[in-house]
Amino acid sequence: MGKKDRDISAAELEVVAALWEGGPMTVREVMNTLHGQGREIAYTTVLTFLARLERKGVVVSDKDGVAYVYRAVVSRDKVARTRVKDIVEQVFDGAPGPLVLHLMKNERFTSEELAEMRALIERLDERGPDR
Amino acid sequence: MGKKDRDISAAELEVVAALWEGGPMTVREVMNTLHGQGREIAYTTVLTFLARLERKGVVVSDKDGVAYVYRAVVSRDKVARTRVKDIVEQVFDGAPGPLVLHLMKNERFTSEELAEMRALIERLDERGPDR
DNA sequence: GACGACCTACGACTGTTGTCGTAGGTTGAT
DNA sequence: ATCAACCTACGACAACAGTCGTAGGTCGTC
Repeated sequence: MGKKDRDISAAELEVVAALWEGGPMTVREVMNTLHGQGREIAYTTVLTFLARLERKGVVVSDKDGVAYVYRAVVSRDKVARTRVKDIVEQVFDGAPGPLVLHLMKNERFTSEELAEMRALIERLDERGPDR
Repeated sequence: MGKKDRDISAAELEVVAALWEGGPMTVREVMNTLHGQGREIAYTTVLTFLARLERKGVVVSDKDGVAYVYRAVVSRDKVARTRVKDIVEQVFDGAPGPLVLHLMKNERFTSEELAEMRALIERLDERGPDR
């Protein structure tokens, strides 16, 4: 299947993210979630985004009584993968190494994360450079 | 002095990337570069993108004899930073750790990169968790 | 001095994104 | 019954994105 998830726009992503966070929700619930995040957005705008996302195959809806309940069918992880791949290609010239280094130099991590990173490096090291 | 570089679209980015790679170039040279990458695109389309990028402050041009020579004034690194920040916020919920782990699990690195990563981790470790 | 090869300036057109408004249907409480 | 509160369906609209075409200059060469 195609590059569907690449076509989720920034504003649409906020909506899907709400579903990833809070599970299946109605339009109004999504709107309230966004409002709770300080994102002002009209009810019908949320409705439009959900409709477009459904057309793109990113969410599905079931009628539950009076209103439709929307549910994400594309996982956050899937989108993350695509997005990261895009950025690596577009601005890191296809090489993920510099991106990792970039992050390690500029960001902060918890000690748990650091521990896991170290463990991963050991493993990668063991089995030799590249594969 | 806002979020200029966030507004570089995907197609425009290909053009700037050509300038990052090959240094200042004329429209035709940019077009040839892209053609060399298998990207079919008309001369005037490249011209349009360069004009839009100039309006956005991403590139500048000087007339050199007959043609204009375009030069990127926003660095690849700057754009990289913005893009990475965006992706971290949008799909990694603001936490860079999971992104690094994601990359380390899914990508391959050279031994030089691995060595540098390990060195960085040691440094980060020393000065304790967080900060 | 005309031709071809280039160059820029403009404008045009389609599709997508971001944002809503309005119209018209259901429903629970007065 | 009727009113407020909700819900969906549609349509609209401006700005941006992706793509060119055409018109109108300049310049080197036959």
